Amino acid sequence: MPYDPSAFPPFAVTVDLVVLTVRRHALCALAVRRGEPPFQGRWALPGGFVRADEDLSQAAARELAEETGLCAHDPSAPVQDNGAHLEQLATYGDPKRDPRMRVVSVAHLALAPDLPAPRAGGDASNARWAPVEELLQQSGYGRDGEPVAPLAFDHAQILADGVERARSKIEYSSLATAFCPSEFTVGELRRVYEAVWGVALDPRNFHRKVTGTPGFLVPTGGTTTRQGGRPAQLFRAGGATLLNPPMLRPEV
Amino acid sequence: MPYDPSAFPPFAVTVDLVVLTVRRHALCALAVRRGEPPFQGRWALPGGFVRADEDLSQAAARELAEETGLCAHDPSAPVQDNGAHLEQLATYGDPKRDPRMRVVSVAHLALAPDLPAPRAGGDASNARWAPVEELLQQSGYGRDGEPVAPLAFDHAQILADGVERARSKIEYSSLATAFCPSEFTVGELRRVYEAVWGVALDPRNFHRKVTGTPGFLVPTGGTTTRQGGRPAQLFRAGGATLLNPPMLRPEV
DNA sequence: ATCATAGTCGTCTGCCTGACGATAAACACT
DNA sequence: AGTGTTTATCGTCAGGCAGACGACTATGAT
Repeated sequence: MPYDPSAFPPFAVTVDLVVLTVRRHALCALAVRRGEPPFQGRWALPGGFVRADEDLSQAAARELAEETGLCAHDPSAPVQDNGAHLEQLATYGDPKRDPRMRVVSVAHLALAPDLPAPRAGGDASNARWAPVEELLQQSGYGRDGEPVAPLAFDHAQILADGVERARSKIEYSSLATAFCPSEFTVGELRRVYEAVWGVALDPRNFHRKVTGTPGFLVPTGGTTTRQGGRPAQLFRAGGATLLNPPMLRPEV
Repeated sequence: MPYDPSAFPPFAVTVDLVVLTVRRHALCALAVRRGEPPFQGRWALPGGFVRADEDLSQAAARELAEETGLCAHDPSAPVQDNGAHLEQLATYGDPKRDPRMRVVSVAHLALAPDLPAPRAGGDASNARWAPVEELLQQSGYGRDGEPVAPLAFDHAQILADGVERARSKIEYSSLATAFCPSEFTVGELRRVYEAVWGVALDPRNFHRKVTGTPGFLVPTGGTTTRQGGRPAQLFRAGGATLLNPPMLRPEV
């Protein structure tokens, strides 16, 4: 391995972000509209170049803060304040994934509670939360009647991988609490699972499971009635990060 | 995103390989001795630069073939011939991880059956299978009395991450068969689990579990007595890739 | 022949899950 | 005030699976 720079090909390295949240009972991802070619006008995942003196996780946290204002958690720490969970997802380096040059993108996955409104450098029209189902469909029309175009680059694949990671990870970890505000009810947590998995769960069995798993939830003592119906106990995320035995995702 | 190359810092991109196998009841990894600075003479994971026209997985497969002669599997296909399982692990890009220049390394994990002997460009003295426990200890003496030095660069972290990935993935997938030859017995598969997890498993419950999981193992009809004792049925890996319910790793 | 070794089949008990009945506590009506 | 609706929470019961472990089988070694 000589120092001669001609001995290896130069790459551009970027981070792309799959930022997920749950809004109106649907799993949504943050998308930004591209302002320049290639794929001008198309939706894409937020991201940018890694700077010369930055670690990959630093770059991802910086991009996340620039796009959403969220500050990232250390992935090993339990989710407790309203910062987002951030972890590395996978790296995409097909030689043709960017027509301009050789770009290797280190994708990261962020999970955030429902946020007021996206801001892409202050320009709200160029960023939005979209249901992942809508972003992943190849073509057709969205729920607002607008025509839908596929995501730019290989971002549909990255988004699909991120969604799959989130779906499987909430099975055996307490990560679903990252979608909730700092205090939440069992019902709100259940609706997170239902939105991410796209299934209906039995409220009684879910309640038994999450309250019976030591360290998963700690009661705050308060109650709320913001969902209507009988007041529900408020909880915050406990210290446990791994669920053992896991939460079982229903078949099919 | 302009085309101007000065707009983004150039990176070198490499692939590093965590190649695991089970030898003599121990989980072992392939290590190569560095022939030049930095870390000259120290052990490291095999790896190399990604070429200009190569995908990341192609580069990893090429390095794997160069180091071991194994040909890689498509990760989505079931393990069936004596090729190795290969999947992306994670990407490491700390600005200081290589003192010479900015290098981002996309680590891959390979699982292989026990191989005759390593060959690093034909030079056997510069490559070896070492128990991961020995490679991960910070200092001291190996089982042969040789002094042990930590792995070069951040390779100890990469190896630890790869081992952890393998340990957790054999819980819920049929990946453990990648450590076995094409035909194997239930006892041989059990010894793989025992070596990877470092625990003893009940042979009777293990037998019930693996033979009772549909699609995991298919009998070939043959038997063998190569382990001594009563002849055992030979199996090959079935089409199933996911184990549901998973194999449970004993506590502590 | 006897022993050691490994493989295979069963049994039993406890835990967890899925299905679902029942009760409790709020709000929106009339 | 009463009734219905909604959500939360507790209980019960049967089935499935895992851990513990007994019993038997088939080989090679002594």
